Amino acid sequence: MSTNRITIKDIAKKLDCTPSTVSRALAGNTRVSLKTRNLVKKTAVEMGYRPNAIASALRKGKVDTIGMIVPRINRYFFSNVISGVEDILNPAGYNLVICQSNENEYKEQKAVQTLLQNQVGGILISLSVETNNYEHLNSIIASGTPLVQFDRVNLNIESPIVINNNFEGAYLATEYLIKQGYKNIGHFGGNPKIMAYSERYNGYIKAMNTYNMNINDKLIKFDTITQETGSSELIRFFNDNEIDALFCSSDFAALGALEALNKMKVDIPSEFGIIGFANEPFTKLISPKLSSVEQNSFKLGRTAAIALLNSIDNKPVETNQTVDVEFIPRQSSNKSI
Amino acid sequence: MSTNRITIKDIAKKLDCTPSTVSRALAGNTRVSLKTRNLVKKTAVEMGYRPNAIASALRKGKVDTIGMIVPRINRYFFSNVISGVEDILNPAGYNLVICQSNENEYKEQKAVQTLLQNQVGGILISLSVETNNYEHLNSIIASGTPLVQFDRVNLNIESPIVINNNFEGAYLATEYLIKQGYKNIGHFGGNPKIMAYSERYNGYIKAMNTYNMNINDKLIKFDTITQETGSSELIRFFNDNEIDALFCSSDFAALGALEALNKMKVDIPSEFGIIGFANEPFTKLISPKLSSVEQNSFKLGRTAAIALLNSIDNKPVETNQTVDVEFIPRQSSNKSI
DNA sequence: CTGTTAGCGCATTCAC
DNA sequence: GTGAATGCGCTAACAG
Repeated sequence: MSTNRITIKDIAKKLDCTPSTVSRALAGNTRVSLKTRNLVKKTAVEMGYRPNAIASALRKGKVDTIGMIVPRINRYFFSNVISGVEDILNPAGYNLVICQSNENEYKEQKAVQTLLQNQVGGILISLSVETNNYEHLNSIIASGTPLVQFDRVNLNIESPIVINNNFEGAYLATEYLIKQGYKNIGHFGGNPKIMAYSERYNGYIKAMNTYNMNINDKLIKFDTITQETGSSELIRFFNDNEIDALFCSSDFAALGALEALNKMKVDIPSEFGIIGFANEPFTKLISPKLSSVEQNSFKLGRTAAIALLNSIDNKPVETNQTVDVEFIPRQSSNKSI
Repeated sequence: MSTNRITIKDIAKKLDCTPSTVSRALAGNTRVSLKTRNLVKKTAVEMGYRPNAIASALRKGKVDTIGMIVPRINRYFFSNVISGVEDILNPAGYNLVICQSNENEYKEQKAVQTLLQNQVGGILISLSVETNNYEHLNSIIASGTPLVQFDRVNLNIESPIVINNNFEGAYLATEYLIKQGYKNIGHFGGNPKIMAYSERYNGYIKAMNTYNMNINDKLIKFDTITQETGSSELIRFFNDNEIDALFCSSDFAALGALEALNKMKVDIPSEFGIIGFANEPFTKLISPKLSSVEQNSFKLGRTAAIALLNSIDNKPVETNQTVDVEFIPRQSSNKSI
C-alpha cells in the first residue's frame, strides 16, 4: 500500500550526516548550526518528507493528540463545546480526536479503550445517559491519562469537572414562569443520575419552594429529553392533571410538548407556558419561539480544555469549575393575557 | 505522568516465558498451545494490560484508524454522514477520527497533515468551500493513503467519489416550483467550484429550460448558503426585480430569505414560493414549513466508508457513486391560491 | 556543533 | 510449541 516513505535516515544519507542531526535540525534545536538546520529543512521539503508521528509518539511516550468523547456530535451544545475546545487546543499544538458514544455505554467504553490504546495525551468526556458502570473512567485514571469531565459528569470519579450552572438556569427559568403567573408548573427532566439533570431538577424545586408554589409529583417526569417522549408524556398526563406550564431540561422535550399542545389547540403562551434548556438554534425558529437557557457552550469548551492542559502540564487545576448560563425569554413563556 | 504501563514484557516475566509467546498468545495465534493462550489472556486482564496501539502501529506500519475531514460537524447532513461511516467502520474494527475544517483551507491542510503524520489507514474528505489549492489532496495520494472524497469533491483529484444526485434534486425542486405556477424563479447557489453546488445549479437550469421558463441572471446568486447572506441577498434584489420563487442550494439561505420575506409581509407560499436543500431538521419546525431535498446522508456515509474499505483492501472500487435524493414538499412551495 | 548508542513496545522471521 | 534476534522511525543521553 503505502509507497516507500521518506525517513530521516534517507535525508541523512543524502546530506551525508546522521539521523540524529536531521532529527535535531527538524526540531529546530539550536545546537545544530543555522546553516545545517536550513539545509536539512529544505531537503526534507524537497524529498517530500513527512514525519512519522507514530514513531515519535512511541519514542517520546506521549502524543500530541487529545481525545474527546461526547454523546452526540449533532447537538448545538456539544458541537459548540467542541469548537471551544479546539480554540484552546489547536494553538497549543494539540490535535483533537472526537468520538461519539451515541448515548450508548458500550460505545463509550470502546471509545475510551481506543483512546487509551492510542496513548492520547488526555481525555475530555461527557457521559452518555445510559452509562451505569464507571470502570472505564477509572481505567483512564489508572493509565495516568489526564481526564476532565464536562457537562454530564460523575462526581465519584476523581477528576476536574467543568459544568454549567444548571441549578441557576433552572431556577431562573422556573422563577420566570412563576412571575408570569402560571400556577401549576411541571417539569420534564433527564436522568437524575446525571448531575446536569439533577441540578436542573433542584433549581426547579428551589424556585417552586421559594415562591411557595405547590409541587405536584405527578407533573414531574424524568428521562424525558427527546422530542418523542416530550410529546407522548405531555399527552399522557395533560388531560388528567391541572397543568399550565412546563420547565423542560431539554429543548427537544419542550419542542415535543409544544407540538402536542399545538395539535390540541392549547394556546401558548396564554393558556400554557413552556421553557426549554440549551438554546438550540431551532428555539428561535419555531412558532411560538421557545424560551430557553443559553449554556455558553463555547466558553465551557475552552474552560474544559484549559483545565486539561493544566492537568497535562502538572499545573494546579481547579477541580470544580462552573460556567454561567443565561435565561433567554421568548414568546413561549410570556403570558400575555 | 503516565504510571508504569504494563507491557507484554511484564506479562512474560510473570509467566516465565518470552514476550514473543505473549504477543502471539494475545493475537490468538494457534501455534501457541490453547492452555498458554488462555493463561496469557487471563494474566493480561489481571495485570491490567492495555496493548500499546502506537507500538503496534509502528511495527505493523499501519493503523486501525480512519480519518475523516468535514467542513462542519454541526450540520445535520454531515453528522448523519458521520454516523453512516461509523456504521460501516466500527464493525470492521476501525476507529474513526473526525476533524473539522470549519470551511477553512488552512485548517483543512493542517488536518490532512495531522492524519498523515498519524499514519491513518485511510481518509474520507468533504472539501471546505474556501479550498482553492488541492496540493494537500495530492499529498494524501502520494503518501499511498487510500482516499475517498464525498459530497464536496474535486474531480481533478484521482480518487473514488461518492456524491448525491444533486442534479436530480435540484431539477425536482425547480420543476415543482414551475408546476405550482411560479413564474420568476431565482436561485441561491453555493460556490460553483464545488461540484455539489454546480450540479444543483445545473439541475435548476435544466428544469427551467425544459419548461421554457425565462432565466434571469439577475435572480441567480452564488456563494449564498448562509442564513445571513440568504437574507441580505434577498432584500438586495427583491424590490428591484420581478421574482416570486427561489430555489436555494442551502436550507440556511432559504431560511434567511424566508425570514426576510416574513418581515416584508410577503405571504409564503401564495405570493412567493421557496425551496431549500439538505432537509435540515429545522425545515419542518419553522413556519411555514420549508420544502427541501433529503440527501440520504446516512446511506451516503455508508457508501463512502465501503468504498474506502475496499480501497484499503485493494478490492475494486466504483470510482464514481451516486446516492439518491428525495424531494420533500412542504408548505413553503405549495401555491394555494 | 555533530556522531554514537540505545531503546520506546510490539510483531515477525528464523531457529530448534 | 516456544525462544532469540531484529527492526519499525524516531529521540535523547552521552561523548567529543
